[in-house]
Amino acid sequence: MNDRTVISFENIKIACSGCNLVTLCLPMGLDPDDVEQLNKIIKRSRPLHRGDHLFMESDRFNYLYVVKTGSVKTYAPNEDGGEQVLGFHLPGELIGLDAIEEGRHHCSAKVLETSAVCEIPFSQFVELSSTIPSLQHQMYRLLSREISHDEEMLALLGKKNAEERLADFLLSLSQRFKSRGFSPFDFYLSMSRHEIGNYLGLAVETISRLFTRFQDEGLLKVERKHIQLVNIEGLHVILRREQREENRRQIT
Amino acid sequence: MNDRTVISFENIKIACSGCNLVTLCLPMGLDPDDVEQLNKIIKRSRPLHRGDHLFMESDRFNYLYVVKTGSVKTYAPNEDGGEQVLGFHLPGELIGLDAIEEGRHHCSAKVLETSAVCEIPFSQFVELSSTIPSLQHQMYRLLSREISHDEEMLALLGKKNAEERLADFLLSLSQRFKSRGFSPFDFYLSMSRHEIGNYLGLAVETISRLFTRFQDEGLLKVERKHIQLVNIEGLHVILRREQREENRRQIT
DNA sequence: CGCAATATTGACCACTCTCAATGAGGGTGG
DNA sequence: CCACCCTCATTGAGAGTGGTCAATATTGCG
Repeated sequence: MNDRTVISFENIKIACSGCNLVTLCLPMGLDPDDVEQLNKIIKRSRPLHRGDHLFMESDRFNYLYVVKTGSVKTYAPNEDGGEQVLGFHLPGELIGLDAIEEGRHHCSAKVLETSAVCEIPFSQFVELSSTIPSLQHQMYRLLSREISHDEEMLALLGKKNAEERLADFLLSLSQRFKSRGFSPFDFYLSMSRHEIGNYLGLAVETISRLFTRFQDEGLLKVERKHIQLVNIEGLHVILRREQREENRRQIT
Repeated sequence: MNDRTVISFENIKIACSGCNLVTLCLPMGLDPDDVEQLNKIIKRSRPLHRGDHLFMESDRFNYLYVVKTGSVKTYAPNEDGGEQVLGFHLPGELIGLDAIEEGRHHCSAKVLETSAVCEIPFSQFVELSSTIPSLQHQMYRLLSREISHDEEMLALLGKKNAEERLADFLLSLSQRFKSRGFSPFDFYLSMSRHEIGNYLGLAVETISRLFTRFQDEGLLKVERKHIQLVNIEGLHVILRREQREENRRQIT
């Protein structure tokens, strides 16, 4: 496997080899003893490879998963063989929260590139959280954040057009890389055009055309999975529809 | 105000005048003492009227809300005056879960018809849940359910066409009425066509045309806000796309 | 009673999808 | 090591779903 083109997050290992789960996903309000207790119940899995599944839809729910390195996509398979990509998960992000209610996973999770993932046995976690109020509260926050994020996606799918969706996607990735200490301007995509399109409710061809167009407009440079954002402000302008429509009026 | 046409859930009062919050939204695993403690911190608000807001986007988050009677819509206002409708909430449903993380509401909540709503002071609730493990676990489940629901909506907006979206919407409403003891075949919509369209990512005109078409096809009868589902199975068939495409092949 | 908001219907058109062909890698096996 | 294959990506042409605009009910409300 060629690390230069496919692996985009492998080197985060350097950044987080010394870190524990807390700095990844539960950063606030826990004292060191609590952190120790939490770390005791967490299992580190062996490295996973592209195409491996963390879990499949309708699997019994036993663990929450935290991406440590690499990236994971979650998707909901539907009857006719298709799927809806629900999210791409970078290091520090928690996977499996939608399974708590029914005790059964509602989506599948597939590894996009060589990745390391932690498993949190949920029943043990619940016991622990009942004795550590701040852990419990932090869990509420994480669940709440997931809801907020999904609601933003609802607005994206319900209201935005193709170019706005892709601009939003790229800016969101950029921001997430930045907050993980990577360049927000220069990164590799670990997912295919098809998966991006699926996630954004667009056809593959539309994604491809938009990349070409954005490049022609000097917003970014794209070469296969390698993306360089040249004009981030330009991408932001795409999201501010009003401003764009005013520009259009001036032209006409 | 004309109760016959606009008020669709007023009479649920009869059904739940004697019930408490527990049977509405936290039905499982709590013993009577815990229920008592929970009920102590819950405030019942005076009746609210069409157009009243429970909260506005960016308001400080203090309470979770439970619809007791009536119906409420949540929506995310965007810069240019538009909005994305995020959900329609019937009796027993919890509102405000997306605000926990940041302590500030991410969406607004507006009452669609005369309604009664309970307020749960979140900080008191958190304290209580830290002493009642089953309450805490139930809260995890409610948050998880919300995530699952939002993910289903993502699949709807990302993959389904207009008629599938409306069929899904009507069947979902029907199901929710049924589980609340109302007729799943005959009900009144408390939201406008515009709001339905907004929620489903479609234009008002498309909703209007689809209602007409569904009526012409004998699937339902519609007269303003009054809906009668005549052929529920037919609506289900719309959702099973494969079957429809097979039918199409037979015709061609 | 009259105005404003909501709903319906039609005509037109734009955005994005579908279908199809071609090209570019990357992996595998001879 | 190269040939082959398969997947992924790009690009073009045409079509269709659903949006926009506009006109006309219909209803609700002050």
